[in-house]
Amino acid sequence: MEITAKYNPVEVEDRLYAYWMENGFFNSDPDEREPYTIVIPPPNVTGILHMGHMLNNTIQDVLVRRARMLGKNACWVPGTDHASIATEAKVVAKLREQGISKDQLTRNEFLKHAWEWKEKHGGIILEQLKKLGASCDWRRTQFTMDEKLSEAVIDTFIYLYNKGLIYRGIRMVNWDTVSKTAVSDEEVIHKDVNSKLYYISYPIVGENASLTIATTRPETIMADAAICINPNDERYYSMKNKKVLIPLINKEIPVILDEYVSMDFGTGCLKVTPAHDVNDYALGIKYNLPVIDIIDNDGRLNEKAQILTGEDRFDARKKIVEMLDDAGLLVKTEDYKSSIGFSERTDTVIEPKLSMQWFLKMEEISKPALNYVLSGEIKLIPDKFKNTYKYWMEHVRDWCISRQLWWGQRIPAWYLPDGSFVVAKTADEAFTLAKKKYADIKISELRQDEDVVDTWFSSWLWPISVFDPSACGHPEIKGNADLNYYYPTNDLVTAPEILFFWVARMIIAGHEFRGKAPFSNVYLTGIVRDKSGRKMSKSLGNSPDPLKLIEQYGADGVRTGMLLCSSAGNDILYDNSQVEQGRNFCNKIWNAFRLVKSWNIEQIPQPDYATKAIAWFNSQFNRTLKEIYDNFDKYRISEALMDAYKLFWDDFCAYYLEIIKPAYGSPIDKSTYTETLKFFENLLKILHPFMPFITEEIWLILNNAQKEHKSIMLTHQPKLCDFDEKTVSVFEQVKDIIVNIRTLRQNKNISPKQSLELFVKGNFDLSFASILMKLANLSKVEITEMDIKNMSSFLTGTNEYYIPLGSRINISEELEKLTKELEYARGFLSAVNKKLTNEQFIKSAPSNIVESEYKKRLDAESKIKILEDNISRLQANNI
RNA sequence: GGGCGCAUAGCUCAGCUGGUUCAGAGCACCUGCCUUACAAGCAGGGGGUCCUUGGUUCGAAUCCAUGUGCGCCCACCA
Repeated sequence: MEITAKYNPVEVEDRLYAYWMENGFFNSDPDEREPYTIVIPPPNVTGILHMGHMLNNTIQDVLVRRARMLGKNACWVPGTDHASIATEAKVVAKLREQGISKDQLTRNEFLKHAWEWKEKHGGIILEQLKKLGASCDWRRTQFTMDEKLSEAVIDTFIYLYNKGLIYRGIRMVNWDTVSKTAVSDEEVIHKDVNSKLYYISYPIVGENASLTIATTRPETIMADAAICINPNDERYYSMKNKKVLIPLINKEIPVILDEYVSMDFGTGCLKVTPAHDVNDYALGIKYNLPVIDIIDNDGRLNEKAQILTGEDRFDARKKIVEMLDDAGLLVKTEDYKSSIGFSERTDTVIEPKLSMQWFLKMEEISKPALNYVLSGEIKLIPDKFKNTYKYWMEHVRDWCISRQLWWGQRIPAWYLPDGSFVVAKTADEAFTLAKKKYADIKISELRQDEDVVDTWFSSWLWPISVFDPSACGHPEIKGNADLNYYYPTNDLVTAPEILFFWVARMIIAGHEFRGKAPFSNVYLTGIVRDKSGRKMSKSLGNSPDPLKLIEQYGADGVRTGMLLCSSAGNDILYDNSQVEQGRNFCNKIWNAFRLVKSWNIEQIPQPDYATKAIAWFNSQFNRTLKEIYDNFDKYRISEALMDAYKLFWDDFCAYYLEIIKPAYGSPIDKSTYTETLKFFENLLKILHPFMPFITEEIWLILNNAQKEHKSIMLTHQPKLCDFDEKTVSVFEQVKDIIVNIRTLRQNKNISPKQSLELFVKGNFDLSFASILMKLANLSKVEITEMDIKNMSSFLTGTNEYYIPLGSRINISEELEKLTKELEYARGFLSAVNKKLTNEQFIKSAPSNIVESEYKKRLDAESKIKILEDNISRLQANNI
């Protein structure tokens, strides 16, 4: 059988994924085993895979695959999010391309287009995840706008409304005057803009004096409802109970007092414009001021402004400044820098606009959610996010849950002709409720709210709704078998930027509807950035196409590359070289497999070096295994992978295989071969969660004959075994000797093919001599007390090693090397002595530290003696 | 403006409750090798005032304070 020298992932990956799917290896149903559950953070249904998804889902897959191999019933639930804002924007854009504007369509017509779009593009991202190797139970795929899940959202709304937690209120929305819609905060880009601060004087009624205010928006003065000053401001004590005139329109408005006004900004006088500023609105409520909205949806002044009607707000600003100046009411103009919001879509300045919205009261329901995290019942990884979480939850504001969109779950509120409303699941139910108010009302007189709920209002239910949507909004229901088995889930893997939008709210919903936190651990990944630290984004064009990467480097290579450089919570700076490293590692594994596969097995005695190597690697393996398990426990996934990487590459390939490898053409003894296969298989099992394809491929070939398990993922992770620390440390010394000899060869230009002799003085364990002889190409290893001429020497620990070099010896070079070492050893000794002569140190330091210093001194002294001896011997030789 | 966090090799980061894991890892770099598993490789090697300045201590990369430079979250002052 011919095996290629280079691993070819493309063919292997598609074949194996199909094999896994056919056999349903990813499927999970409740049984007697301990469950392990992850729900996927649902990507946008019409989105495509980006590097952030790759990282995030690789981590989830590692966790799930590992849990599966620890004998748990692992269930990874996939699905997609309807992402109302993003998806609706895409549909609107696509319609615009076809020359259709959203206003021309009815709600139902628009939704028809939206569903078509969803059918066409929906779920592509899930297919892409399969390329990555994601081991989701695909039978369980969910969509946040599926009928059942939408019903869950409506039930939840009604439940919270009936509990008195949902109310209507005024809020500033970000109004885009070009597309004439409200946009979300995320779609507003803040830019620092040089603007002006205008000082305008308002004549005081009945006096020949005026008050000067400072504003950046002079075009809104016609909407002013009051002038506000700080009651502690001495300059304006006399202004109490007075009135002023709005310039140009000469409208009388009161002067009010409130500590909200800061005395050191501008003149200390604030114009209060409730219709166009949210803080002013709050003041307006407090002092019962009228709301005069003078700006229309298209950004033009309306007739309520009395002047400049029909002008765009920015033209109006220029004109009104001139008019004020002409009237002698513009006191001065200052340059002023402020941050202004622009619409991401139309790049126009966002107009803050008051509107009626639905809110969820957060104060009470977020308290338990804070406690879950503070008490450690839910762990954030890394825990540095705990502080941020705490701060946010303690300063939480009510959640505006309505969105002025069509794509989503429509708010289940029906308005009566008198402006009041009822909340109900269906129009019929709403009609029943309405009849209680007005017996003669007709169903046709009811009008359902036009808005939909925020997307997060469906995704906060996700860990519950994917199992049993009917349990959402119904804490009294026990829930189905799936929910009771899989919920609460175990780990959530997501990005820190949605810790509040999503994670916190899931915790709230979990507690509210199930009385339990939805998960135990939240693993927060970083942002994937490019080499120069910029966030990867479509608009910058700095993101590689993940599917092309997979094609080029293999899914295992890409997974490994990304994981190696991503500790929790830290951003990852992506660079192709990392993925190359992953691919190279695949190739390394592949070639180790080729080597093992190429051997002829015979019943011959086991060489001593093989016996020793097996004993060592067994210890080394179990030692590393423990580290890997520890790292997994702490969710240090990249560290665990690096441990496995070095175990395979350095320990297994560079040492173990090199030692036991028979000479070309020679057979290998059966028991060494068997042990080696066992090691190899255990290594594959450890690597499988990280690199599912190549490990499965090799495992299947190696297990050709044995059909006990149809897949490596059905086997178990190796069990932790005791290991012999001594063996490991002795071997470290062996490695040290090998490296010293190899360095000597390099420096002296001695070919690796030419064998050398090694003489040892000191307490040397000869049992590893056979390994030394093989890896350092030595013809003999001997303990001696004799002095040998013309030799190079080195030290490991307190042992002295000598290699006869014959005529190749260069005495002055050797002398120089030894002198340097001697100097260093003397310096080291004097530092140790300094400590040991310090009475305070002896008194205060713990005894084991002091003892170790004494030992250091002894070692250093004997080392110095050896070095001095060797130097004098060389010098004698030299004569 | 309020809050949180970070600074260690050229890059990305480990470094637990101060002391032999104490200055580390991977990548990158340099040198020598096409040695019958692998040049996507093998062998060897050189890199750091642990951001500044103070303090605590017998002892500080590690604890405290100040400064500097970054990053994130929240709220946005007319």
